[in-house]
Amino acid sequence: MSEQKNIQNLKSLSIDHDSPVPLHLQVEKILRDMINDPEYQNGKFLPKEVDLSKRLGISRNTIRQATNRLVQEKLLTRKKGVGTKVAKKQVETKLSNWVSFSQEMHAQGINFRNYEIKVSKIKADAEISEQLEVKEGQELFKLERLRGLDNGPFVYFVSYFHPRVGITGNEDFERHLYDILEHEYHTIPVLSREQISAILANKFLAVKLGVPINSAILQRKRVVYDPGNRPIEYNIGYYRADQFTYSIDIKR
Amino acid sequence: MSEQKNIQNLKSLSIDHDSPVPLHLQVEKILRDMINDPEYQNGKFLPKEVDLSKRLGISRNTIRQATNRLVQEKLLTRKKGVGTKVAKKQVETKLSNWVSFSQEMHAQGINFRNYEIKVSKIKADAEISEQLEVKEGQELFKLERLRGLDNGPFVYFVSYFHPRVGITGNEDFERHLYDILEHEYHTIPVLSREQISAILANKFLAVKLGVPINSAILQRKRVVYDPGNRPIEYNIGYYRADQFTYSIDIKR
DNA sequence: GTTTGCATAATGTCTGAACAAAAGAACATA
DNA sequence: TATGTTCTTTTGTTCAGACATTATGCAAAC
Repeated sequence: MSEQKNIQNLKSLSIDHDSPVPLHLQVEKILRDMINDPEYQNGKFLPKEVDLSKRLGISRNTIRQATNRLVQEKLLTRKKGVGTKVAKKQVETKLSNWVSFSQEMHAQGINFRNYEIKVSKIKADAEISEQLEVKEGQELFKLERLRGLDNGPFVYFVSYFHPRVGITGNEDFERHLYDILEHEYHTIPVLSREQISAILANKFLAVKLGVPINSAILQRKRVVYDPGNRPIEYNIGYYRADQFTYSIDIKR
Repeated sequence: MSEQKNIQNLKSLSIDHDSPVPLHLQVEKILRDMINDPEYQNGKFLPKEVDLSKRLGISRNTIRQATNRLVQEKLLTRKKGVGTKVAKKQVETKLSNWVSFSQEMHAQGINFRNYEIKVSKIKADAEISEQLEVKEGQELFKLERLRGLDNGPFVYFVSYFHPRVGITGNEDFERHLYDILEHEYHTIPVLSREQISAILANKFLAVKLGVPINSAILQRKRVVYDPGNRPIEYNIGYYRADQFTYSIDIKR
């Protein structure tokens, strides 16, 4: 009925039937944008499936393929016979345990700084491909950050983002990373699968972190997943072991 | 081909087209049973979709509706052009539900050995006193264990026990430590507060672990608490970083 | 006024079919 | 030996349509 206007706004243009990107993923992207739109955040119903289908020129089945996932991520709620709308925001995480580095620091009232920030586009090698579950050679964004306190950097971070997330490279990476993901991209990390090991500083790390070669470095690799168990980010952190200890409480 | 036998075993009977339970849910149930079947846990491929479809008398789409979810739960893995099989249980060193070292190893079917076991009585120094919340100079038991696989030790453990526990020094430390605590001393560990860092091997560790001096060592200090938040054990583990990675899943 | 029942609107389930894309095997070529 | 080339197998994607199920509003019946 009154949805017409918005449906027009749906950049149907952005659906590219010739793109190698499957339609259901393109639809998912569009839906995520809609979820972002304040218009739909006030409990207003999304266009109904049949309309979406017609307007985008995509079968209803394919539309549902996309919405199914978003429903699973609890971004959308559907009710039979009624409609689909954006889910009420979950009670903003009182994430006791894991938060991003800057949030950790922030919470402790510690002044952290970014010494270097670099964004680049790279092709996935074997390791990245395995961790992010993408094909080898897949293009994706790499984010490098050298961070620390006023007295100097103490961690060097390298992040790789799954293309699905839609990082453009123009984000303001001074902000909390997971803030960006959550609010700009509606990608909510709920699981972090971490592997921690010890290595010796090679020349590169030694220079970056300002330590002698062969110093002890705490290496933390982690893959961060969304509620649908899909990988979002593969992150490797190299910490000066003399200035950083990884702490965690494990309950059973 | 050779799947025929199993497909017969698929109680196709259990599909009830008149049931109010949607077919895709019934299929999911059947698949979950298959996943539990040891037959399929050894990397054997599940019947292909088209066969399942035929045998169960259900369209391939509906089959996929069910498998999609199981793939999402990472119970199944599919590969285009190849097939679908039960996902490898990824129990590397998952401390998600944390257990003791030997239990971890045991669960993975790995043969671990004790290379050295030594019990002694010592007086608490400043560090131990702080961690175990006892007075400095307090007498308590120290347990040292050098452990590893058949190819040699890869971790050196030092444990200090709070006197409250009542360790006598005559326990059989070949048993699972937390078994002893739980069954002999009715002391149940429920919280582990861990600090992980990287250090370089000193001469002592180098000899014990059979690595060169200044190799990378992963150091894990942890205090284990009982349900009343009272410290039970202070444990320091020195791991050969080339043979051990600390893995953990953090959910929020 | 309250209930009952019916029409309507929306999502849920299911089908059969077609073609695309990836992996692997078999084979051929340089 | 190494490298393409082609074929087969199996999952991945997409479609169009049918019918089921649930919620809601409205109208008729009590």
